[in-house]
Amino acid sequence: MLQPAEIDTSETLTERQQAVLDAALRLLVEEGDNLTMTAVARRASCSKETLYKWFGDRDGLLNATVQWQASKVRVASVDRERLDIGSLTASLERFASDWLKVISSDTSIALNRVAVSHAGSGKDDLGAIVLQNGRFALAKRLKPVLEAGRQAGLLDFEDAETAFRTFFGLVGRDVQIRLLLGDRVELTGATIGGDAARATQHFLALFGAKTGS
Amino acid sequence: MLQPAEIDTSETLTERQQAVLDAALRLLVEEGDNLTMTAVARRASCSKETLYKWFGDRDGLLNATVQWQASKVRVASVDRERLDIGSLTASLERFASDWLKVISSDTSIALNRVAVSHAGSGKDDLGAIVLQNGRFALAKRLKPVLEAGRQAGLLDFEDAETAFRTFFGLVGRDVQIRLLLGDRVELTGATIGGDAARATQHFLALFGAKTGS
DNA sequence: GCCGAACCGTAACGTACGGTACGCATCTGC
DNA sequence: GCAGATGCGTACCGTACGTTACGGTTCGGC
Repeated sequence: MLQPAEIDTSETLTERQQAVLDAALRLLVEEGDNLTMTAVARRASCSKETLYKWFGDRDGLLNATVQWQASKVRVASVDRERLDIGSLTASLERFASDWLKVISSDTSIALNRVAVSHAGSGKDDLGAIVLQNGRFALAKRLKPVLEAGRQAGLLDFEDAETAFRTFFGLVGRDVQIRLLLGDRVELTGATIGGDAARATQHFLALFGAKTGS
Repeated sequence: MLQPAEIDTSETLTERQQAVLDAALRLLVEEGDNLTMTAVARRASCSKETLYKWFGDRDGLLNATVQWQASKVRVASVDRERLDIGSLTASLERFASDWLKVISSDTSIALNRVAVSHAGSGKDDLGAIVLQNGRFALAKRLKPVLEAGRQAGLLDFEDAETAFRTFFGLVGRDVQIRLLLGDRVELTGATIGGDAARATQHFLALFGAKTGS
């Protein structure tokens, strides 16, 4: 397991700096990892010198960009609600659907691509950051729901981690790797909804408490 | 979906050329995408001129390397056997275990990394090749088994593709993306066996024919 | 033994790009 | 208004690396 790679959201970024990072992010989505400092500078209408003063070097810029995007994705957790089978199902479907939307988004694909590339030659911990704000953040938000489901007698599992990973697999299946490898997977809103429902049903079939009288 | 990206295994590669590609592959595993032509030449004890004569340019070399590895992975299909629930379970577990071993291998990780990187800026179709010899090859080999299972009344599903993708998700879960992103996932032989068994059980729970009398 | 082809080792070339330096405009506090 | 700071635009430097060129060596055919 990688180290936590704590993200300090309030890294005291000025408005201008955020704008620059947004530009870098957009460029990253368009160009992939082969964006140049000059291109970023031009796109952000700033000088390269400023880039270097603010972010140190190229890797620093990439890091800041990824963290910046990560800090934006911070979503609110599902609030504790009256838990019955209906609301649990709805919650799970929502998680599944949200996750599918995320991993199929252009920016997620781009970010994961550069993180995967950089994970090869361990210059920085982009992989850790992406993982932390993707797969691990999802786990952290979903596990309480699973635990609550177990508490309420709706779910039955030994280990929340294992249950989560199974849910993760049922939802994602081959989608992420295919997208990362450039396959054009058809993922309209409708199919996402259907897939989320199917994954949830499967998950409940596997981990739903046996209500056998 | 990407085009088939047919692999012509017998691309008339001489012994020497294969040796060169093996060297390139080893280097790719060690160094990732940032291998240099000089490094390959040195490792393979050949001249750069030869490299260029044989493979055109850097991308050509990478392509040839990936295809070369792909051609080696061509595994025999499970032969038609007497199908009962026991042998079906064994087959599925074997597929799962093989697949986990593949995606956690150094060369698979390295190859997927470069393919993902290149998929960003569509210079070549490395992504298609890897996909074709990974996920799609697996489907092609597994689907007949699933169909046979249905024929034998052991499995119950509408669409073989959907069933396969669910199996794929149950087996792979978060393993591949975590490995690609540099997370050190613990995958000893024992855990692989356990995971394969668990995935198979889950799959059978979802798609096993209801033997309700 | 001789010729050409294939190939090795290495030197050389061109370029793209990361990183730095400098001139000028704009803004802020006084 | 003015001094200093901040930042834009751009020219510049150094280097890494893809690509090419070339001399020397081995080898098969005659």
